[in-house]
Amino acid sequence: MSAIALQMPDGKEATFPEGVTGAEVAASIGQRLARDAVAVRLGERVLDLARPLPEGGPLRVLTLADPEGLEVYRHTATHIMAQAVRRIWPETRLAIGPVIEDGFYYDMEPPVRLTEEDLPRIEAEMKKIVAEDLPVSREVWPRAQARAFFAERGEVYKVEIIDDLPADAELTVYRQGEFVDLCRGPHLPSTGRLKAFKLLSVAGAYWRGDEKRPMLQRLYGTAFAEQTQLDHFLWVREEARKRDHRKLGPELDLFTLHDVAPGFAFWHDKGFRLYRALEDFSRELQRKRGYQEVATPVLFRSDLYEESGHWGFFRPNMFTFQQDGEWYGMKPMNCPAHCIMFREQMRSYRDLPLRLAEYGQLTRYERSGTLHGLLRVRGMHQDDAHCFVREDQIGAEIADCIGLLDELYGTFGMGYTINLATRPQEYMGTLETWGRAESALADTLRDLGKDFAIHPGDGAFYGPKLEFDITDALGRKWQCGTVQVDWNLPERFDLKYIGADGAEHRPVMIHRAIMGTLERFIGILIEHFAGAFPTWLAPEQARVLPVSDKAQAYGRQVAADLRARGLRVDLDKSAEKIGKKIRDAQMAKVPYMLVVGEREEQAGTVAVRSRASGDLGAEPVAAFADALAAEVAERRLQPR
RNA sequence: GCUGGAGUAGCUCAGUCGGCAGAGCGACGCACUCGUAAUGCGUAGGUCGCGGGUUCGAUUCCCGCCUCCAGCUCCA
Repeated sequence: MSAIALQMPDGKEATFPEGVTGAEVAASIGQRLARDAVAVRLGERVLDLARPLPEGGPLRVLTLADPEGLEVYRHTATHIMAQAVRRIWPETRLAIGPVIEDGFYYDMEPPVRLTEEDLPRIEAEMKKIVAEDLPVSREVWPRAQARAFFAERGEVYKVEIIDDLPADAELTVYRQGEFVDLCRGPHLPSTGRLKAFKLLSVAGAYWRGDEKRPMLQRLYGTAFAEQTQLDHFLWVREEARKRDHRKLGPELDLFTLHDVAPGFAFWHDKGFRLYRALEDFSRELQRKRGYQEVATPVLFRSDLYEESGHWGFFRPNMFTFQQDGEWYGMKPMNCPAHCIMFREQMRSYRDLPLRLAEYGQLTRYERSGTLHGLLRVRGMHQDDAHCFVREDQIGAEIADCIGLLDELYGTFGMGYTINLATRPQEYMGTLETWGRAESALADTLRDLGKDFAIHPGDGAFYGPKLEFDITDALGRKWQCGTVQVDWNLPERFDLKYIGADGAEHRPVMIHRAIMGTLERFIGILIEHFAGAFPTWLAPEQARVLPVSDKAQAYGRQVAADLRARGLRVDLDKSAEKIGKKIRDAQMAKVPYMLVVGEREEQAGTVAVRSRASGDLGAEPVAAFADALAAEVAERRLQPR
């Protein structure tokens, strides 16, 4: 009998008789591992525990601590959910049931329309299936047998999946009790292994994402190894609901949205203070790095877009119209205008990098169903810039952009991950320039020692991009920053500079945005901070609260003194009692409340109350002003 | 854009099985002149999303459109 050799994660090699299963290997290592194992990974493949190992190689026993182990666990949860639905509505047809980032779903076609009220009933049935502890078995079927089996049961979606599988694909079905499903696997050894799970929602979803095909019902759920993890997940969801910027924004008097301008925000005074604080911050960082700030038109004749390629590649996302027989378009990006400005004069290699920054209005047509508060809008302002560089400056310029990005994100206490988005299906330019652009980005990241993932086909039509996903306080990821290398627009606009050799050369353009869209970034910040902004960002940094009308005059004086120091300070002029004024300020999440009455007026002080830690006692007005100014200058994340 | 749900006061919502529309909060006014999370009283505020149809009469029933919400898709 021959043997197979396995390399374990600790580097040791072990030999087992042919036909050994993952479960047996786990048992040979230890009792505890045998109990916790959910699957094994042999080389790149994840296999069921009960499956005889087909060959030797590096082997890892997977538990729920491994991401792949959790995937297996959730995949089985999907099957248990489908089995439960099938038990309640036996005619239900099944489509696909994959694992997603936070859980799983199954697209299915039950004979009834499901609502959230049906979820507890399905969950109850799932609990029964878990209690039955049904063994899950894997079977390899010939294609004809599988096709006939599912066709006979009217499983039209499964049949379509089978027909689309490549001819040489091995077809497997998994069986648990009476439930049989076409599935690549792998799965848990039995249904009793599932512990903490919950069904979350039901929504419509088109078969294969195609709106011309039938609308199926998608059941979402999630599962975790431990109840505490599930509880935490549910807490985050609930917290996200409470922090919804569409609710907090108007409540905090930051902005409103109106039906008369779908996808555009109305910025109120308070919100615009925050907006300007962000824009000023960006300006400050960019000025240090040699950026110039410009402002270009919002509306162009179509000639410009013909030249830039937008008319051909981006028009479905633009607002366009005809006037006096000519076509016009609202600008969706600043790059064409910046190219025009670059071309206005003869440029020397000594002028490069030339960095043009702009915060102006951009307008893009986004389909009505995609609009979402400030997170997806039609009217937007970006912290946008285009850096025109020589080829030998590309790496350094990208590194400089990432330095800027580190500084900005760091100020908000947010980390990020990087994706490299490569050439899309519809693209401009040649494969050669795309190759150079993609490697310029990848090489720079490697030089900087930054990890990144590749997102094939996600690039812009004119060039590949780095996408920076920030992580907020609830662990959610948001794509904000982007850095793109572009050889195409300089070509189309015939941009040139005179090199040291006296000859004309083509510059390379780097498109970059750090916060991305300000509207969107503010939406993210509202949810990240739950509306309780750091003092430097807070629309109202302090509010003066006179104990009674007798202290109004002194309060007015204090507010004026603080405003004269450039601080954002308002006065509560209402006729309410001090308790109510404090409550109002606290609910408005103002960092500092300055209570003033006779005592303070006599002493020239303010009684400081912090949003975070309550009463801090009395301080001279000047001392408070110094402390507040210092906190703002340092952009501290928390008030005292 | 597609599927489903929704649109009544600034906000949260009730209501009319077709007969001149209601509450709480908020806003405003008055009184109280108050010491660290809600003082009391009063007032104003609605073409019941928009357009058409049915009807003696439509916020209510029917049709179309717009917007929002949950998804699909797309993306900053």
